[in-house]
Amino acid sequence: MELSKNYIPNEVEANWYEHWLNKGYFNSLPDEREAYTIVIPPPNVTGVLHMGHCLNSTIQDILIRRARMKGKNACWVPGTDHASIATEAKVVAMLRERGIAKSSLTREEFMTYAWEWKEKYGGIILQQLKKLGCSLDWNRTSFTMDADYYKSVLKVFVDLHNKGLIYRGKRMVNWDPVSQTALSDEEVIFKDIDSKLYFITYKFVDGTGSGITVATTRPETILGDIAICVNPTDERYGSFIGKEVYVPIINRKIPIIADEYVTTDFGTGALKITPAHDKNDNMLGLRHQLKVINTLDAAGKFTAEDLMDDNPSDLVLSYVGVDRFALRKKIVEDISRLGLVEKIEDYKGQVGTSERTGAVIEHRLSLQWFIDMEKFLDKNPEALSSVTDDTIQFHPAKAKNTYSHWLSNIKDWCISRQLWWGQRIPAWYDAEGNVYVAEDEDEAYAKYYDITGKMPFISGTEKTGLSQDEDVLDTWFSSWLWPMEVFKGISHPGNDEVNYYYPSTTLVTGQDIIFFWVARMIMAGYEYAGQPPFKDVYFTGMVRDKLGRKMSKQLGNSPDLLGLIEQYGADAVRFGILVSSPAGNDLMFDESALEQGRNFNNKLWNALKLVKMWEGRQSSIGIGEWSKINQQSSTINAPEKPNSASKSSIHHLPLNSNQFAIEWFDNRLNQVKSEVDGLMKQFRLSEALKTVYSLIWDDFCSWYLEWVKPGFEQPIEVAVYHKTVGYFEQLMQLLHPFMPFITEEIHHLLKEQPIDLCITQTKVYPQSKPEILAQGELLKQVISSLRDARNKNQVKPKDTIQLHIQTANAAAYTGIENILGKQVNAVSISFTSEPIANTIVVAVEKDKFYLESERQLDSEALKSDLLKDLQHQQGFLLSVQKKLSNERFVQNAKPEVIELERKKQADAADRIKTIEESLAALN
RNA sequence: GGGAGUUUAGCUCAGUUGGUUUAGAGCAUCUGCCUUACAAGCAGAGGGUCGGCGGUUCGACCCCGUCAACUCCCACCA
Repeated sequence: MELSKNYIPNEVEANWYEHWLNKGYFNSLPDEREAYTIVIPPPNVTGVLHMGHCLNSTIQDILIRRARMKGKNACWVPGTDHASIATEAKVVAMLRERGIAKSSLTREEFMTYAWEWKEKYGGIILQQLKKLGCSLDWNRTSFTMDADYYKSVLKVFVDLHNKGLIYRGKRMVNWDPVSQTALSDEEVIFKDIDSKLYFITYKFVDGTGSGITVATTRPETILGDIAICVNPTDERYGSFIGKEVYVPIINRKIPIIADEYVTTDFGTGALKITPAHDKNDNMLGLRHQLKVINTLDAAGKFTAEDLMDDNPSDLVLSYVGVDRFALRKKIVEDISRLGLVEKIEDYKGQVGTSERTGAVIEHRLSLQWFIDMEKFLDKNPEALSSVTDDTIQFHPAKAKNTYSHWLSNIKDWCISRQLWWGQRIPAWYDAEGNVYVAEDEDEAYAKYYDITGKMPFISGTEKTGLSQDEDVLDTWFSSWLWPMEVFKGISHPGNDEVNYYYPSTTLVTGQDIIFFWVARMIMAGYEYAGQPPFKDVYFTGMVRDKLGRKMSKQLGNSPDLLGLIEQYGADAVRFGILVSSPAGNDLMFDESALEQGRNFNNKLWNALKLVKMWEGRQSSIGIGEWSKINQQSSTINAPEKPNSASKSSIHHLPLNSNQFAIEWFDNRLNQVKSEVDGLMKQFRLSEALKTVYSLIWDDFCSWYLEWVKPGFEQPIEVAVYHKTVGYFEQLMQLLHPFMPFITEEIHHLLKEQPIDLCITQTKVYPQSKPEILAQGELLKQVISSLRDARNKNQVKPKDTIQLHIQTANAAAYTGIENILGKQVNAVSISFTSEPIANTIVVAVEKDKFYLESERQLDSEALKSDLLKDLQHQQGFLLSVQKKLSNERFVQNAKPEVIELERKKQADAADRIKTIEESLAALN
């Protein structure tokens, strides 16, 4: 079979994914094995795959594939979130394009359109995850508005209401005037803005003095003012307290009151109070029993409904329907005309915006449903303690601080939204406004009957008398049940699946939703399962571009992921994104990392080509016949001719060096396997990948394969061939979770395989032997040093040398001379007890190497190199000696540390002697 | 305003309770190679007084203090 020059991912990837699907490898059912469960953070149905998902999903897939290969029952549950605000906004926009206003539709009509939209566009993202190679159990695909899921959300609402943990109340909420719904505190994003501070004067009703001046950023709310407030200790205003002033334009009489809330050093020290439009003003209003006058409607436009008692002027009435920002300008102009604007200053302030629509948030008094967080957490103290005591482990651990700080300062959670797309709140109201919370209408009517003794009216087929709440629940009020309800743990509690899979093993998600989602899943987990929803939480950083900027549509710096997969292959994309992803930190995405991934693919491919080339060239020699091999392939053994260095003795090579290469790689492989195990346990995935990368590229390709590679068109020993194929298989197994496609492909191209790599189970491996590893390291170091010496002396790669080794420990070179000779292009190797003149001298550790070549030597260059090394060693020796001659060191340091320093001293002295001898030989 | 974190090679990052050869890797750079798997490659090399200052210690990248820069989270001084 002919293998292409480079690896071509596209077709390979599509074929393998389909094969895995057909075999059902990703599907999981409860059995006797240990479960390894991950529930995907459900992307919005409106979503398309972006870099964040890519990072997130790659990490989850690595964990899941690794668990699957380690004998766990791996289950990764896919699904999507209905994302009420985001989706409703998209549907409204789609309708607008078609010339349909939402307001012209009934709720039922709108929902029909919304479901149509969801069926058509929702879940594109799940298809895209397949391209990335994600091994999700597609049979388990869930949606937060599936029938059972929907019911489970209502069930939880009713249950929490019955337990007294949910209440309905008129509160100041964050209001999004664009989507016209309440938002939870978490959905408000504060942004710095340039605004103005307006200094406005209110005249005294008694006509005395010049009035009192307040500083405000929101003059448009002035018609809702109900008091002016100053600090009781403020000497400037002490005499004003209790007096009345006129509100400009509307001329309402309002009092000047005192409260310690007001700071004296901001603005003028006098604060206008508008309880309808500001949280703090509302708080002050309640404290001082002030009236609430609302001047803005749900869309943020002026309304005069509450102003009728003030006999509004035509001017005031002309504001009706004007948007809040236009209104600000208008009112400032009009007050200015009255001469009451003292000054306007530039001001850098902050403004809350809606996470979803970006609209500037209004504070609005409205009737909403809340979860009483204090009661909830009193009942479930584990929601906090499980994280602080590491029952649930956060990676990185610093997220624990953020979590506990938030949970300790939590406010009640507003869970109602004035939208249609979502779970409609299961509360019904009678004509008197009494509320009946029930899982469905029948139950609500039953309660109504129980309480009032009234039968529901029947009108046609419909019961009347009760009307359901118009609002839906916050999206997060459904997704906090995700780890349970994907296994029907709420709708069918105690079923076999939830018993088996819950709690899930690991959650992988972004730090940005730690409050929205992670915290609330933990809360729900304890309330409904008495257990945390997961054991480990791995927080990914944010994906930024290589300049460190957030990826955004506006900047146009988010790459087209499918395009990248098309261009580089999914394995390369996975490699690229993971290799540049430090644990727990943001990731600077750079396309060059994908090139590195693609190059890695080619490296693997070429190694495969090499091994395949050997397949047909195996010699018949078995593994027990090393001595025979030695004679046959002794390209290194120099003839026993008298050498220019007569004192040197030719060393007969007793062992085939392949034996060493094999033994060394065997140990190295096991060493790395154990390293990778350790890294994975600590969720250091990026480092684990880098470790495997270097094992394959450096140790396997650059060293091992070169060491066992036969000469041009020479046969390879059958034993070596099989060992090599075996190592290659093991390497593919180690790499598979990271780069599933190419590894599966190579796994099958290497030889006939009874089992796909995807489900191959890893075997236990023995401990590696440090002496072998050390000998390998020495060999590498010697080879590199000798190559460097060749390079520096302009010995061409093709020029051969004769190598003489002066060592006190010839045994260290036993069995590796063949490798050494091949790697430095030496035709002969001999041991010598004395320096050899006119050679290149290299010192490695305590040994000296003499390279004899045809080339004229540049003894000056050699000398300067040796001198440089000498200087370094002398400096080092000095520092060690200084330490050892320090009495306090010798007294205080641990004996083993002193011993080590002594060894360092001796080694450095030896080394200096070696270098000095080499220098002497040069002269 | 409160809290947390970061600062190590040109870039991105490791450096595990203070002592393991006066700091490691990948990428980038430089030099030499079309060597019979791979030029998307091979073989080498150079490059850092570990943000500044001070302290603890026989000994500090590591511990403490302080200053500086950057990042994130929380908090609506109108």
